[in-house]
Amino acid sequence: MKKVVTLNDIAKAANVSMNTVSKVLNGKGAISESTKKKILAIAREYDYHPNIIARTMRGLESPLIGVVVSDMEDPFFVKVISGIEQRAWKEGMSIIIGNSAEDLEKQRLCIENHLSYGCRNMIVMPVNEDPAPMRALQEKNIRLVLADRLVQFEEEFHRVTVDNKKGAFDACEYLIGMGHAKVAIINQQSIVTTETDRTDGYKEALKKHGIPVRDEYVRLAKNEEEAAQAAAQLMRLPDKPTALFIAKDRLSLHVVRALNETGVIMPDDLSVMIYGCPHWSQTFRPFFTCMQRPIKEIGVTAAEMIIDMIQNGTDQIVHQKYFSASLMERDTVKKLN
Amino acid sequence: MKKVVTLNDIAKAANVSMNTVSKVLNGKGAISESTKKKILAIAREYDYHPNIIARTMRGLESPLIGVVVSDMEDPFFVKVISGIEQRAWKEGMSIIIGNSAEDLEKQRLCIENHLSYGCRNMIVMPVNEDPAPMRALQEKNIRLVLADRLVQFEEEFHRVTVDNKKGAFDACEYLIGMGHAKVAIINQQSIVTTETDRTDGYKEALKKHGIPVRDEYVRLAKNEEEAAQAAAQLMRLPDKPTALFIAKDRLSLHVVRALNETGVIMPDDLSVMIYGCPHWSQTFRPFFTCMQRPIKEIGVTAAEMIIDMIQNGTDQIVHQKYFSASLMERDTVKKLN
DNA sequence: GTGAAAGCGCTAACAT
DNA sequence: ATGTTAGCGCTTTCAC
Repeated sequence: MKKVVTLNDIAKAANVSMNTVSKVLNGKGAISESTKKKILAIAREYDYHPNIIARTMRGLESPLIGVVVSDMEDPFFVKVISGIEQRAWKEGMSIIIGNSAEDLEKQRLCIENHLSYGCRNMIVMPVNEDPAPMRALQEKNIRLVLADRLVQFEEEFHRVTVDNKKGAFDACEYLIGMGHAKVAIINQQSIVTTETDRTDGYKEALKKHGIPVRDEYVRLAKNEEEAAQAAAQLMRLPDKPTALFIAKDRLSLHVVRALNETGVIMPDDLSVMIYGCPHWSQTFRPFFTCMQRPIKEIGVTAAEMIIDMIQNGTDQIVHQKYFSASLMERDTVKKLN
Repeated sequence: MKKVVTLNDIAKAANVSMNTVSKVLNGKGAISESTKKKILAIAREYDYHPNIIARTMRGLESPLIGVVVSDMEDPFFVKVISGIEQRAWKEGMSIIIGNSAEDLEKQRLCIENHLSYGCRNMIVMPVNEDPAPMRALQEKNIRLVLADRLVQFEEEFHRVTVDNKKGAFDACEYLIGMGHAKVAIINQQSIVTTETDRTDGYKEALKKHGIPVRDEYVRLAKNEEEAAQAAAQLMRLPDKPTALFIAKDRLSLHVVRALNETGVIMPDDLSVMIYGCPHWSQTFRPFFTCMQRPIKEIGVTAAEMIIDMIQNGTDQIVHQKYFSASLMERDTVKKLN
């Protein structure tokens, strides 16, 4: 077993002090060309790599971003992480990941864990809207960015997300503009505003155009199966909707399956708009009309906020970014009349 | 800004030595009930959390699993990671993730990075088959598990993967058993055996049943677009195949799109078998016949191997697990004659 | 230009 | 049953 090489090993080999080696390797202080060259050569020969842990212990900041993701099984969040990783990597930073799995207690443990690794930067997709755990982080002077999901008093926090209410509003207004007055929505039953905002946006769009919101058209599903059932029920209504807004990406596959099974022809029997852009939405005819969100950019931007704070000390000014969802007009929305 | 609480803080508050506090908090050594109680109370009150970094520096093993994933954009690998995280978490271990993005140099950097965090456990999905970087890890006495992808001299390494050759063989033998002699394959052009094995399995199945392998039926695509083109070309052949084996999950969506665009009716014009089980495969009619792999289990098992080595010191005996892919008979394979 | 020494938070010998 | 001390690998201050 090869022992791992330390500064001390190199110092001995080069017949200098650890201090000198440290300076050379970090490019600090004044060192003669000759010793510099000698040390560099030895370091390479020995395949030296600095021990980040020791550095961190010494008081230097750990180049680590702690990510707390609310659900690692959801491709959406994973794509956010991928964006974080990509941007962090360019800055020589690593990411440590905790999966809160929508569980508050686990979220607490994830945060603690990251903290115990000396992590001073965190990107969190919180499990609920309670600001307390996030404030606790700020009090510890952790650089915290909320990604995708926000908490109450959002203006207190660095954050990057999508304007979901507007996205949903735009989506529904588009449906209305295409002549649909009977617009239904299937959304995830939720406690986070990133999701409930979409129902709000839906209602606002209707309201703006003088269309009353009908309870039987608003379906909040606990899971994929319920969403599928809701779709089938919607189509059995005496006064069926002519358009459906599927407000959650993840439910859409099951809703569409249910629609297919019920024999619904899109868009003739029903116009369909999906919030999000599943990759199968352009494979099977008809192609689905969607509101697309810049997912990876959420991650990239979150990482960039952290980086900006580190490099420019801009912790005090609140970083915020609200992306817009953009309409992808495809085949599943039919113009009425 | 709240200072983070250390052992020393607690020691002072309790009027004992750091050592005593350490012992209490780790449940070691003999401590009187009274001091134990006092210290525990203070620790809770102060919200003390151990500094893992300091522990690791002290020589204790870091409860960290370093993951090096070959492509974070691929849902397959992400699901593997999710399995790792899930299992590791139960053991109180965290994961640190590096994305090699199919780049050898980046893989090297990821590994180095994990090492510099004092990580002694790694799960790697290697970018190529060169055993050298993996052997280097073993020489450092790192617990290394290869996940999904292997390297040359695989028997030297702890590993968990899917028997892809057999999976592909079974898939093709099933097609042949359904009366298909003209079986084409679209696979990813690749250097890793997890992928090339599938082409081998395809060829072996044909050979076993006395069917010659035709070059024009074997299409290796660099990316999704090429795969789609290959599908279209296949259907323009004077002597068209009656069955198609899509050997890579990730290409399947695009191949199916191309097939749809060409107006191919499945399974009447062409029987289709997908290696992998995309979640859309059961949404649109016809449902796709697939060879399903236990993806998350790969991650869980890899983590379990690490845990077993840590807990039972079984580093010396090589851990190995080859999962089988299982046939999901659905609607896209038609019985001929 | 270079070296010596202190100390980050913790644990394990070794006292007492 | 409890305390003292050393030291993990590194950086920083302060000498020389």
